Amino acid sequence: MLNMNLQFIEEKDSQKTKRAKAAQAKKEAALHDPTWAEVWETGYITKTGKQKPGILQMNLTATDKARLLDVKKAIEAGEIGTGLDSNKTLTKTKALEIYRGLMNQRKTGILREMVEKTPTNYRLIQTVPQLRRLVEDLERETFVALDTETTGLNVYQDEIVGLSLSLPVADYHVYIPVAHKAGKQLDRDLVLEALRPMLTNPDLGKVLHNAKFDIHMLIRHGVRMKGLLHDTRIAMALLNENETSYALKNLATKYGKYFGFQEESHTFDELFGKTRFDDVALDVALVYAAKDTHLTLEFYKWQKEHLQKRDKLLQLHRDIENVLVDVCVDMEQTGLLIDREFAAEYGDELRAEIVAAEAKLKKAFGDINFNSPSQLAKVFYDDLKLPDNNKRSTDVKTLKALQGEHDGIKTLLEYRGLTKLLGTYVDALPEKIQTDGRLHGSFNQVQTVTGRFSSNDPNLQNLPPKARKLVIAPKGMLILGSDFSQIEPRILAHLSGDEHFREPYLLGQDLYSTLASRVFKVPIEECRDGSIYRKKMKIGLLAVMYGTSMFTLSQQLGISIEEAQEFIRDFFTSYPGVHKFILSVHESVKKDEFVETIDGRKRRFSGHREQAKAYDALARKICSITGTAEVPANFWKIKEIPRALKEAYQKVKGPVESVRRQSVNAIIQGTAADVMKKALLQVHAYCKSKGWELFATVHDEALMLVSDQITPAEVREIENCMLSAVDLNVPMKVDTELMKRWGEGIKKSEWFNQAA
DNA sequence: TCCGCGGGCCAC
DNA sequence: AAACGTGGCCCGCGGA
Repeated sequence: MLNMNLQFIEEKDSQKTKRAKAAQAKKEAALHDPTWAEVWETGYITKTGKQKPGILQMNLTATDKARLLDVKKAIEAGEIGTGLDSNKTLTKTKALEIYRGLMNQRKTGILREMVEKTPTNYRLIQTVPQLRRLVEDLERETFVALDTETTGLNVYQDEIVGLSLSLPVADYHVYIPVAHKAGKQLDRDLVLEALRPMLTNPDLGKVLHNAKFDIHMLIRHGVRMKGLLHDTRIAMALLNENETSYALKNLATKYGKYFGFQEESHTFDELFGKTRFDDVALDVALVYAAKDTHLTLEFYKWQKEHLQKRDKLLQLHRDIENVLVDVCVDMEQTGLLIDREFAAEYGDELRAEIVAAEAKLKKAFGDINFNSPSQLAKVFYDDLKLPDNNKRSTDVKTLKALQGEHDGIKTLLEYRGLTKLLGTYVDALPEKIQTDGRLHGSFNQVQTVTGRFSSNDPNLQNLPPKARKLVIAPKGMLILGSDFSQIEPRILAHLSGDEHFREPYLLGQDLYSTLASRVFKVPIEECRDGSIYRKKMKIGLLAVMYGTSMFTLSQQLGISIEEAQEFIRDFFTSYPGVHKFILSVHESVKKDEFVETIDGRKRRFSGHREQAKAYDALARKICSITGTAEVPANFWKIKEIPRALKEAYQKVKGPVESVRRQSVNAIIQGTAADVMKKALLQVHAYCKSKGWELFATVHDEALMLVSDQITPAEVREIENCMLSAVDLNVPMKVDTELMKRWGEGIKKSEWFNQAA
C-alpha cells in the first residue's frame, strides 16, 4: 500500500518490448506526423525546394520530434525568433538550427542564473585556513555527503579535479577545486592528505550517489574510502527498479519536490556537454558540485524514511547491497589477466579461417558483405529464391532450416561463429586492457530488474568457453570457480514446497532424471544422463519456470502443440505443488501489482491489476461459449466466438501473460541473485583474509584468484562460504573447479588427485 | 565523425 | 495473431 502514495510504480520495458515499441512508433511516425505539420502549419518543402501543402510524411526520430516541439513553444513564447519573414515556411534544417541556438542560449542563461542564485552556505575551499576549518567542522559530523568531480569517466585513467562535501551539522556545502585549469586552488595531494583521516574513518558515514565511481577515483589517488553509509543510486534502484534514469539530476527533477528541491536540475551533459570539468570556472563549479552533495544529502534523508517503512527492503539495503559495494570495487580493481600472446595467435588463426570462409562464400553468394543481414536476405530470397516463410530472416535458426537448400549456408554459419568470436572477444578483449596490464570490466549490482548483477565494458558474464581461454592466472596463483548447482530449480522446490519435487534433492538423486521418470512414466534407468527423456525434461522444466508458450515448447522438443500441452499437463499432475505455486504468483501479482523475493527485493508491475481483471473476464466469457476450463489454444479458429471478443481477448493476452511470466521468473531469478550476493560477501571476506582476490561473478558462480598452494580444506572453506548464504528447505550444492586458464577448469577432486 | 536503431548472438 | 526470463556487444545502415 505504501507504494501507492509514491510515483515509484512505473514499468520499464524490457529490451525486447522497447525494440518492438520503437519499431511500431517509427512506422506510425513515417505514415503520419501531425507534430511536424503543426510546426510547419502551411505545408512543407521538399528536397528540391518545392513547397507542398498538407501533412508531411516524413520519418522523424522521437528526439527530433521533441526538439521541434520545443522550438515551436520557444517561438510562441517569444524566447527566440525564427529569423525568417512571417510568410516563409520553416524548414526542418532551419528548425534544428534554431533549436541548437536555443539550447546554447538556455545553457548560458541557466549557468548565469545558477551562479547568481548560489546559496550563501555553498563555499569554495581555496586556502589552507579554509581547509583547516573544514577539517575541524568535519570532526563534529556523524555523516557527510561526498562527491568527486573528474576529468572523465575512466576510473583507471582520469583524475579528480575537485571534491564536494555536505556537512549536515555545520549546515554548509563545499567545493574544493584541486586541479582546475584556472582559479585559486589547493594542491590535490595536500587536500587528500588533510581529508585522509576523515575519508578512511569507517565510523564517519559517507553518503554518495553511485559510490563505486568515487571510491575507484579515490583509490586512483591513493585513498581507500571507508564507511559507506548509503548510496542514493542503489537505494533508488531498490525503491523503484523501473526508474528510466538513475542520474542524480534526473532523479532530483522527478522527486526533488518531496525534499525541498523544486526547480529542475540539469545533468552534466545538459550544462557542460563535452567540456571537461577542469575547464569550468570556479564560481560555476561551486554551484554545480556543491549542489550535487546537497541534493545527495537531502535525497538520502528522504530515501531513508521510505526504507524505514519497509523492513525487508531496509535490511536488503543495509545487509546486502550497501556492503556489497566494496566487494564490487575490489572485484573490479582486481581485474583479469589476459594472455596477450595467446590472444594474438588465436586471432591470427581465426583471421585465416575467416579469409578461407570468405572465399567460399564469395563463390556461393557473390561479392556482398556477409555480415549484412539485408544484403544476405536479398541474395537468399530475391536471387536464389529460397523459401522465406514471409520472414526474410537470416538468423541461425532460419539458416539451419535452409541448410539443405544451398551448400554455402553451412559455410556462412561457420563464418558467423568465427567473426563473432574474433570481433566480440578475441580482438576486442585485449584492447580493453588498462595501463596496469589488466582488464577491468565493470560490474553493476543494480542494473537489472531482478537483482542480478550485470557486467559491461567489457561484459565478463557472456564470454563463451573459447574466449574464456584468454584469461589466465598470474604467477603463483590459480583461478578458482565455485558455482551453485541448479540454484533456480532448488529455489522453485523450496518456494513451492512440492513434496515430489523436493524429494530428489533430499535423497541426493538426479533432479531431471527423477522428473522425467515421473512425467514420462518410464523407469528411471531410461532417464539417466544423456537420455532423451532427461534432455526433454530439462527443456520442459525451463518452460515451466519461465512460462513458455506451447508453440515454443513444441518447437523446442520437436513435438506437436497438443503433445506439448499434454506434457505440461502431465508435469503439473505429477507436481501439483509447483502448479499451485505458479498459479498463486499469478493471483498475487494480480492483487498487489508486485512480487518479491525471499529477501524482500521487489519487482513492480504498474497497471497490471486492471489488465489482468479484463483478461480473466474475457477468458471466462470465451470459456462459457466453448464449455472448456481454459481458453483453447486454437480459439481463433472457433466460429462460435464473436470476432470482437477474440480481438479484445487477444489485445490483453500478450501483456498479461508477459507480466505473469516475468513475475514467476523475478521471484526465482531474484532469489537466486540475493543468494549469490550474500555468498559473494562471505567469499570476499574469506579471500581477503587469505590475501586472495575475487575477480568476477557470473550469476551462479564466483570466480577468484587463489594461491596455487591451496589445500582441499581451504576449498571446502570457500564452498562453505557459499553455502552459508543459503537457507532453503532443500539442500544446496556447490561445485568447484580449479584452473590456470579460465575455461579449462578441472573438478577439485580430480585436481587434488592429480596433484597428489 | 558520431549517434541510434535493428538484426543477430553470446552468457546464465 | 503470436509464440521464453535477465542482460550487453558487434556490425550494418541511415541520418545528423
